[in-house]
Amino acid sequence: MTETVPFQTNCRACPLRQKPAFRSLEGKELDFISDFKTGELTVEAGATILQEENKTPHLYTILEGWAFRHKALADGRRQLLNFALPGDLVGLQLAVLKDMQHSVTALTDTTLCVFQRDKVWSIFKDHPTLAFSMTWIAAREEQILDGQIISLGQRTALERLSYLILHLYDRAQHVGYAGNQALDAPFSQSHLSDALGITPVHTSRTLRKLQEKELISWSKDQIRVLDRDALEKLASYESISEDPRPLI
Amino acid sequence: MTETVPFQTNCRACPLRQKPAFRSLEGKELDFISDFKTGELTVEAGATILQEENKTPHLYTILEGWAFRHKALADGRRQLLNFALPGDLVGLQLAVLKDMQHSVTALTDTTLCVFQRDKVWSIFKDHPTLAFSMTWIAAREEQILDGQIISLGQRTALERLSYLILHLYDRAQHVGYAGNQALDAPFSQSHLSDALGITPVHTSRTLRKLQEKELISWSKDQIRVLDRDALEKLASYESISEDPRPLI
DNA sequence: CGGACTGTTGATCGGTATCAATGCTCGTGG
DNA sequence: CCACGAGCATTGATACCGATCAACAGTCCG
Repeated sequence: MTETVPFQTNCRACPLRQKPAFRSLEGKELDFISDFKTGELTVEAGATILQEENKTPHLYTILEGWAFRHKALADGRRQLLNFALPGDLVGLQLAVLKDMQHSVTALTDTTLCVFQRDKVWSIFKDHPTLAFSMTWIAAREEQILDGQIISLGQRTALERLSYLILHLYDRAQHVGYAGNQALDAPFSQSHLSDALGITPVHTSRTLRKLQEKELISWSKDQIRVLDRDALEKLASYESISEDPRPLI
Repeated sequence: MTETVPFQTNCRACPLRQKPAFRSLEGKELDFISDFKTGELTVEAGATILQEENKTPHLYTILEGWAFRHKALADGRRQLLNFALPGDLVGLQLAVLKDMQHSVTALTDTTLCVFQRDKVWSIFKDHPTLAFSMTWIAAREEQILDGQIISLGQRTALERLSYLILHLYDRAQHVGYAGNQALDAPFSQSHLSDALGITPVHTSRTLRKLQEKELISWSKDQIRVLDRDALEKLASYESISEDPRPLI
């Protein structure tokens, strides 16, 4: 199911860091990161990266692929909390709170940078820039979750779906997974359902409605945003910051 | 509406810090905090502490009272994102992301410690313990928001209400605002509605149902938790960490 | 005393869930 | 190469949770 590959991306030549979406990093911090990273983990689509009960003491950054955080109630109802894309930190709650109340699953085949959790403290002790980045990343996650909360609490299914599509499009675009109206969408309708808090049946109908209005088109593994302005208006969309963000 | 009071709580004698719910702090960090705090702000119930558009560059900690973070859609639909109780940081997103997409309003008369935002960086540069605390606090907020998301996405109104009551009871108890089954509940049913994503009418009916089942009793400004076990089961409740937490 | 706000209750409406049947795609094995 | 089964998506019929509309009661406060 999972395997550690011998070939690893050197942090100094990290392909993510080159992207304009991310802040550049100076020598000392970059050296630390290189040392902080102990390896890479490649998992197949569907594999569990972190599980609620199982306290693997790891902190990861996604290097390539899609994953998602999710949580279940005792009777099995599941809710997708957030997606994770390249550059997103995975396992922060576990690393700092020493407790995690959600699981993380790979959506596509995914490669993660593995960090030594026992060195987390030296980030704070010796690398204020990186420490600030940790807080920054956590605050950004909060902002995304705030958006989900107002979606689930106030928006109708149609609005929610529109919002989610725009949100994912923007995040994907920053890391090169979307562009020119097309979002590479490796998720099934049931993933969308779990994120939106509606049933798969209703997700299907709602997607159809957006297509009939010619706002999007949905084909296997791809969503095309046909009328962004109309979608934004329908969803009452508010984009998250477009500024370069820190990468750990 | 708002006023700065001359009498201020000295951080070294902070009444919150005495409570077992919070971690104690050593000399150097405590000195810094004392210096970091520039004043206190006391606002009346209903006053706006931070507003989405208005970028007051302030970071606060609640010293006394209840507040809440909230967010609205373009057409006026409102969603309460989270409550804030003594010891909770307010304005973190603004402080680190320099962008805030929600507002914060006082629920009761509230006193806040005001920090100098331009000294935020020195937390990271010179006080790793406090820097870690910032990240810790942000991660805890994430955890709470995760809980809200699964509530809004998966739980019925009755389950949601039960969950919220237990959640608020526990948080309030840590800071002395609840105990012996009774939660001092300074919020109206419409506040609950905004948090739960249901209408006030339905909130009233749902509260009534919980009372008929004799799980709670609701009287003006007070909720009594009559049958905690049954509530936990109904809500599929999962408590957040009870460990002492950092206080800035 | 009167008005504003909050909460209660009843009647009806509508959005989404649920149940059920069918089609579609794709991987697997005969 | 086809048959089959397993998921996933579509579509229709019906049920139900919570929204909406409306009227009224209770409380607080000026």
